[in-house]
Amino acid sequence: MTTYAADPYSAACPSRQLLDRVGDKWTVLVIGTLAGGPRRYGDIARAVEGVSQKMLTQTLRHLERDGLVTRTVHAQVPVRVDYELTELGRDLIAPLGVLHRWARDHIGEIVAARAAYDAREQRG
Amino acid sequence: MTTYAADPYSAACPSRQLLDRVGDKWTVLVIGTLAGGPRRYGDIARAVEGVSQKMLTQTLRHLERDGLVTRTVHAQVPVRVDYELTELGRDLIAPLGVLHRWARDHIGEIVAARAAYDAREQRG
DNA sequence: CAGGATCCGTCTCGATACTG
DNA sequence: CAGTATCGAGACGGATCCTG
Repeated sequence: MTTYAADPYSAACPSRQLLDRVGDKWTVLVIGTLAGGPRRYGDIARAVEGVSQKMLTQTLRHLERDGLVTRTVHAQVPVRVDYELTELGRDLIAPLGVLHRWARDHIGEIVAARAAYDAREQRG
Repeated sequence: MTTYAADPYSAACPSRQLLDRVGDKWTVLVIGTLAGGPRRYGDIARAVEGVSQKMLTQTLRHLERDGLVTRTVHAQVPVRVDYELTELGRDLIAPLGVLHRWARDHIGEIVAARAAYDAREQRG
């Protein structure tokens, strides 16, 4: 059995790897879209406004590789591809929700802090 | 009073802004270092292994701007600068802890999923 | 419909050199 | 000691064109 360092200062640290994934631009949005159930590629593309084909595909591939999402190709014409959160993926929703709620509840303070900081900068 | 969209698909969304900050390479590590109390610049630099001066300074400035960290310059020779988490900053430790524990508990599944995925890729 | 391939600008990050 | 300034490589992300 392999053990993983709890030391966050290592590149191999679980937190580092998760944050690298979660931190990129579209991952969380895609997970959020899939939280409601399976979705087709095109539906996700429309739901996640502003995402390019390239980025959406790349994000989905990463999620699939990490076992957070399953990709199902239906043999139809035209092709239909469904994406769905795995149990692991659904399990991640809760921790992300914690972060989301924190952000929602404290963003006001952060914005205020930024304004104050920038005002101080302005005066030198 | 300003309200902020709960819609994560907006760039102005609190979650987006928080994730942009949390997602970058050094932020979480620096917060982790400061979780134990105030630290001097040099101490942080040594604790967060691999960080460059530039990145550390930039990270600390961002945290300061967001009101998560205070910067205190002591008039001494040589200069001494202490960084300390604000209440808001300390408040963020808990949500990050949730994510950290999730990562620790599930990284094994993710690594296994990656291995399986890559093996499948290999065979074409 | 669901991508794959390619080009290209932007931004991030690290290394290095210098400073009050 | 605690930064600032500058440069260059590479990653990231968007737009466009093409395909089974």
